[in-house]
Formats: sequence, C-alpha cells, structure tokens
Amino acid sequence: MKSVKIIDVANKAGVSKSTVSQYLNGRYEYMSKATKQKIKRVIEDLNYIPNPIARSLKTDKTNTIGLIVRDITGYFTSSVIRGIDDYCKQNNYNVIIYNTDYDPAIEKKSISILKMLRVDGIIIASSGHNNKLLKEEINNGTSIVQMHMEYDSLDISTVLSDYKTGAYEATKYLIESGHKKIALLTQEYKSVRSRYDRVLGYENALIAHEIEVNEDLIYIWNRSSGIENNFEDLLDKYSPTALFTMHSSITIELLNYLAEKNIKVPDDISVLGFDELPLANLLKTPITVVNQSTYEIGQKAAELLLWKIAHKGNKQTEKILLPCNLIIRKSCKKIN
Amino acid sequence: MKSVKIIDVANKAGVSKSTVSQYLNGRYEYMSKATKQKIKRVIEDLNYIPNPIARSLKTDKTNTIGLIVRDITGYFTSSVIRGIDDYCKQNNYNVIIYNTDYDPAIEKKSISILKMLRVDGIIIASSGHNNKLLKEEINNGTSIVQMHMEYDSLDISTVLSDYKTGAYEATKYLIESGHKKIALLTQEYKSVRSRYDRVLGYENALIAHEIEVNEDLIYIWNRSSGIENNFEDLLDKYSPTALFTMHSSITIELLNYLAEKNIKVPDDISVLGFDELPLANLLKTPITVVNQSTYEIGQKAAELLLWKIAHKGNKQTEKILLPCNLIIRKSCKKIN
DNA sequence: ATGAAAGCGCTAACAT
DNA sequence: ATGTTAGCGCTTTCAT
Repeated sequence: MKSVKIIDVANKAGVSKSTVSQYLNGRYEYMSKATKQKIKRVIEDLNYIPNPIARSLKTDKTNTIGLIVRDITGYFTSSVIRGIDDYCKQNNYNVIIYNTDYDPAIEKKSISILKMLRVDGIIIASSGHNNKLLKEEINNGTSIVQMHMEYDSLDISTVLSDYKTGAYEATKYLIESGHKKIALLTQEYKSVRSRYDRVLGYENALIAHEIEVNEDLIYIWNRSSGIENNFEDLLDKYSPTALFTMHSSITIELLNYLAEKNIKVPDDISVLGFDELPLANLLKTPITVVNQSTYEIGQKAAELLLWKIAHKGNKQTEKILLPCNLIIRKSCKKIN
Repeated sequence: MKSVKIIDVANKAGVSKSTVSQYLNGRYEYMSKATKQKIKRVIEDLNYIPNPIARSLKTDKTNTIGLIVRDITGYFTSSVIRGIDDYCKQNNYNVIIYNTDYDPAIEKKSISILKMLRVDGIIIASSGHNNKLLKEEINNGTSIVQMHMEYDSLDISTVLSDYKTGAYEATKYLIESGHKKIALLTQEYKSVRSRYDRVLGYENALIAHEIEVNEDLIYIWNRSSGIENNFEDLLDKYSPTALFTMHSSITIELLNYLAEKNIKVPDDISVLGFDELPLANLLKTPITVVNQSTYEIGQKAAELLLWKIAHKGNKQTEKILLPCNLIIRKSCKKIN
C-alpha cells in the first residue's frame, strides 16, 4: 500500500520527473504526443495522485482558504458557508473555518493561525475591531474579502446584501399597510455602515411618505444585555403599531419578549424582521421578514476571493451588493 | 516581510538547524539550559513560526481531520460540527468538511479526496452505502470514527445517542399520558441499527405497558417522496391519538402536513418528535421532543478520533452512547 | 550536548 | 522535446 510518487511514474514511463511534472501541470506545448499518451497511461495504471503537500511546499499555494465567522451554527451563517464551500469545492479549493463567537481577540488569533497555515486567502465577517490589522494584511498582499459587514473606515472588497433597499421596501410595506409609528430595533449603528444603511432605508421610506422621523422610536439593542426595561418605556410612551427588527437575534428575542408579556402579534402589534427565520411558517405567527440571499452571498464571496487569488497584482477593491426580498407572512396587520 | 525559517533562528542562535528542531519538538533531554534559553529568545525575537506544510511533508502528519456530513446547514448537524471543531481546535487540529447531500457517490468521492489531502483521520455520518469501502480503509490503517449512524454490517468506532432508551422514554411518556394508539413515523429501519433501535425502544415501551404492538401503526417515510397518501389511510383506519416521528425532517414535514389538513396539535392529535427543532418554543404548538446532545456528540467523536490517531496501533473499535433527554412542551395531550 | 546530511514529493529554471 | 539539478522548510538518523 505504499503510495506511488512522481518518480515511479517517471521510471515506468521511461521519462524524467520533470516531464511528468510538466504533464501534471498541463504544459504540453513541447511534449510529444507519444510521451503525453504514455504518461497518461502510466498514471492511470499506477493510480497515481500527486501529493498536494509536497506541491504546496514548492509552490507556496495550498488551495485552501480560511473562513472566519461568528458562529457556524447560525441559520444565516450556515447557509452562507454552504455557498462558499460549494463554490470552493467546485474550484478545487478547501475551506477551513474559524468561529469567533463575536470575540475580536479570537478573530485576531484566527487570522494569524490562518496565515500560519498558509491559506491562499480569507473570507471574513469581521467584527470591526480588527480593521487596522485587516488593512495591514491587505497591504501585505493577503487576499481578503469581507462579507455581511461593512465599515466606512475599512477599504476592503466586500459582498453583502442591499440593506438600504431591503429596509426601505419593508418600511414602505408597513406604511402602505397603514402604519405610521414604526419602531426600529437595531444594534448600535453609527459606526457600522451595514447597520447604518438599514436605518437609512427605514428613514428614507418614512421621509418619502411624509412621515416624520422620530429618533425616540429607534431602540438600541445590544447582544449582551438584550431587551431591557427601557423598551417597555418606549412601548408605553410612543405606542408604536409596528416593530421592525434589524437582525434575527433581535427578532427572536423580541418574539419571546412579546410572548412573555402576552402581547399578541399581529393583533396588538405588528412585527417585521430582518433575516429569514427557521421554520418560519410553523411559528405561532409566521413572521414577515426581509430575506437575504444567503447562499448567493457565500457564492459571490468565494468567487470574488478566488478571483483575487488568481489576480494577486490587482489591488482594486470591489463591493458586491445582492438584493434582499420581502417575504410577506402574517405578522403585520393592516390598520385604519 | 520575508518569512523567517528555521535556518535563520539557527544562525542567529549560533546553533544548527537540528538543535532548533529538537527544541521545537520539545526534546530537551540532551540540551543545555543555555542553548535552550538562547533558542527560545531568538524565536521570540524573530517571531518565528514553523511552516506546517514543510513539517507535514516530512512527518506525514497534517494535523487536520476530514468531516463528512450530509449537510452542514442542518440544525442538528451544525451543532455537532461545532462540537467537533471546538475540540479539534483546542487540540491543534483543523477540520475540513465535505457535504454529501445524502448522495453515496459524493460520500465515496469525499473519502478519496480526504485521503489525497492526507488528513490524519475522518469522522463520518455515513449513508451505509459505502460500508465495504469504509471497512477497507480501516483495514488499511485509516483512522475513522462514525457518528450518528450505525450499521450491524460495519464494525467501526461509533458515537451516537442512546436511541433505544430515548425512544423508550418518549413512548412511555405518551403511554402515561393515556395514549394507546401511537403511530410511529420512521424511515426504512430494518437495515440501519440506529433506526431500528428507536423502533425497538418504542416497541419495548408498549410491551412493558401491555399494549399490543401493531405493525400497521408503523409508517415508513422516505426522504424523496415524503408523506404520501397512504398516511391518510393510516390516520383514517387506525385513528392513532399520537404520532411519534423518528427524525426532524419527518417532524417538520408532518407538522406542515397537519397544518394543511387543518388537524390541530395537540387537540386533534398529539405529536412527539425525535431531535430538537429550532425556535421550538415559538412554534404554533411548541413540540415535545427527544433531544440529542448534539454538541457533546461532536466533542466525543472528535475526542475518540484524535485518540485513535495518537494510538494508531490499536485496532479496537469502541462504541460511545450519549443519553437523550425528553423536552416536554405542549404538543402531547393527556387523554382519558 | 550538538551538528552534518539525507530526504519528504514535488516544481521550475536551465541545459541540452 | 526532454533531462539535470537545485531547492521548498522542515525532521531525523547518525556522527562526533
């Protein structure tokens, strides 16, 4: 069961290693038809498979990319990964995944491990806390594409959904259903372009329909503390008729919150979420959501990265925007 | 930005490559305290990181394992993967994932790619259609552990849940809630131990409570055709009061089916599922399920595999059983 | 206690 | 059109 190597096929074919290597790498220009055929035969006979490790050592290419995400387990994330992985496999690349669990320190460490591993490139949904490092890496020639997140301070090739339009359309739908007091639930958004865009979409839709933007209706949620008491204040004080969440984590927490407070959706209040939910149509109230094309995001990100790897010289940064689509279900009531 | 290599630290430390290599591999036995310190310093100074590819070429060890699953995207699977991945990363292993989408041919190909990649071992949730190949690989010395599935015809180290007890406890719960006519929805189970065990658990519980086992109440579902007309026949003819599904895919399809037929859970019929469902408590009817410890399954599988890799000689096969737990929610009605 | 040297399996510049 | 040769960066046997 000794594995057969290039020298074995060279010997058996009566040629040198180099010729076999030429063959393997598709450089047939100066090769006689005869030897080409012979080598082909011998390779099949011997069932020879080149050792990618030896190849990597020589070429400094591993044909693997690194992928840094928050948590592979998420409904959104796992589908994006599938898109990336499928595209990569089709193109003879492997992917190695690192989970950061939202920790910038782990993110940083993941980058350095991936570099140590000599991956050919990295796709990252970054926290925004390592922008300086990321910039450095890019300047050093590392191929990187970012997805899902966007930061004004970081000039990097990116693929994400058209959040602004997505939020605009959703808000418009709410308005056209008669809602005027629409509360927005978002994470801190001023420093994060991809969050700010959603808020902009919301505001623009209001403005376009001559509804005054009320900052008090924008509730800042954060992952560690969740929905706090001041949210109840918002509800009490402003009585919004609809709640628009900017992230599935918020949607889910909100739904639990409302269930606990015994507030009925959509009878008492309408809910519209960003990001598709698993088993959405089996929920107590099937939730209307702005859906992102997760699989396509992954595919595009992978496509862009492999392109960058193949064109290392090119320092240009690109931004790819994929459309969202509104999936209308039963969580928004028509009013008036 | 040239990367520093072993020779650089050797030179700077005034020793030979071999000595540095000894240091790197923790063989300090014959090393003077002095050189040890010096090498340590220089490595830190130079920020030297050994190249794992060169190392792999020499040692024939990649410190990566392959993982073959049906679809990374599943709720169950992604959590298992996380368990595997966390354990591996903690132990300096990387994991490369292959999705088979339930296709035995892709499964087979994945195995061969993984072998070509020189992974140190493989974790597989296998289809059962490549058992001969798997057996061969094991005989050739490949380290493999199987998870989630079990086949009598394949002697292989395996980690899975205690399906029999899980199904037993669930059935018992149903019986104690007054149910006597409990239909079982399963895939073809006679050739697959891990499915047969669930059926056995169900039957044993019935027997223990002196309820006759009626084969007609066992409905054979399959992934490609889904729930067919004959299921309605079963419902009509035998009027089961409870439905016990053996897999989350079946549960989800069943729930959709019942919703479509306007059959209410649990008022018209009780439902109990195998495998946890996402957002379970937000469902129209929160479903009672037999939950598997997905993360732990992953951890255990990884632990077992890394152990096997470290003890290549040992040909013994082990079977690790993890307990299930019943999560009682609102989908099962007490009757009589 | 440390070093010299061979070699892991391949690629690629250069020679012929 | 094909072969020779020198590495890629490391580990490991064998000397010393």
